[in-house]
Amino acid sequence: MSNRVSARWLSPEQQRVWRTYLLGSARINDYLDADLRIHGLDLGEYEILVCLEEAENRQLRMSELAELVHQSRSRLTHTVSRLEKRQLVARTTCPNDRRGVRAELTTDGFELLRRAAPDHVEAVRRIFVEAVQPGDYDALGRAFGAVLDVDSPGSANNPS
Amino acid sequence: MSNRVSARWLSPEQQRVWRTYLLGSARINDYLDADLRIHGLDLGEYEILVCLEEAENRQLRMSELAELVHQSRSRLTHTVSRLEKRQLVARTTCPNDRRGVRAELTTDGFELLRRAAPDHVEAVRRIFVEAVQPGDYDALGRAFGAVLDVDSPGSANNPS
DNA sequence: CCGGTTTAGTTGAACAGTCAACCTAGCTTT
DNA sequence: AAAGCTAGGTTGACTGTTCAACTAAACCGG
Repeated sequence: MSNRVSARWLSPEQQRVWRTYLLGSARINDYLDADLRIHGLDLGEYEILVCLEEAENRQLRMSELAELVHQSRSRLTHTVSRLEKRQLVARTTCPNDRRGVRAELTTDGFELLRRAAPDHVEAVRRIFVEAVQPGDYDALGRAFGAVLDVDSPGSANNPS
Repeated sequence: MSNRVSARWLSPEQQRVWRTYLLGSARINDYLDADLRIHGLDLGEYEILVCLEEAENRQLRMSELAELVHQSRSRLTHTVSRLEKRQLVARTTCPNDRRGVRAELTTDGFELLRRAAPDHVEAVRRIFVEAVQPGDYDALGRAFGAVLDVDSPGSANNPS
């Protein structure tokens, strides 16, 4: 029934919230990035390390990892190459599927994570968890859950 | 007082919400970027054009613009240069303060915005505004407002 | 078991972003 | 009015990301 060609703008209030979200999420990123830079990591790299650390045997296939950290395969390849140069992760080819590659967290990587994590968690607390009121925090969970449930046409996390 | 012995981790629920937020906001970006790419823009460029369009005389000083779109001055210079090459904005030196530069939305820029905006707004509606329940939407406004109010040590939007 | 297709991952070039150095123009101060 | 400071922007080199092309292994039908 949308016989009006989408000339619908947002209400001032809707617009205000949208804009606040844009600024707020940008701020969260800046803040966390600054915090991690002290340890020589950025948010993307940190997430990679965390996912590996949580995984069985501290190993994960590249494709699974890409999914978990919502990065393109290509980007992940490059990033992991860099991390490998720094000895934070290691790559081994997958025994059962020889196309596959497993990324593994090294001891160095684990140690770095150990040092970086407490600061990072405190930062998340400060800028996010404790900044918002408890009731609103629950709402955030529902809201972003709902966002993720929107069936996006061309919903490719991982645009091939 | 960091007499904290071991790091306070997040509760499972806090962690879940945080992770949902990370994925959700990444998804919002992918989605909107994909939508704008049809018109040859990305979210950053779009925001620049919108800010200019809303400004008096469709002009803004580079520094004001940088603030509004939370981009570093350097990044803005590069991006505006690209937009200028595409004739979407024009640069003129500021008459009263000759250090200053004003970016102005050109007719071409305005036309492009006119074409892109309806799709973009619909996308924002779909992925964000209408995806979340009204009550939660209000909470989002409060929550991200609160995030912006956190006094971040080294709170530089615009790290020089 | 041979050709075609899909899946996993990499590569390199083009492009965008970051960082530090830099150039002017205005503003003080003396 | 000259010296020094600060503010507004730009530049270029370096780093990171994207995009399309590519290799190689697995799968699938006949």
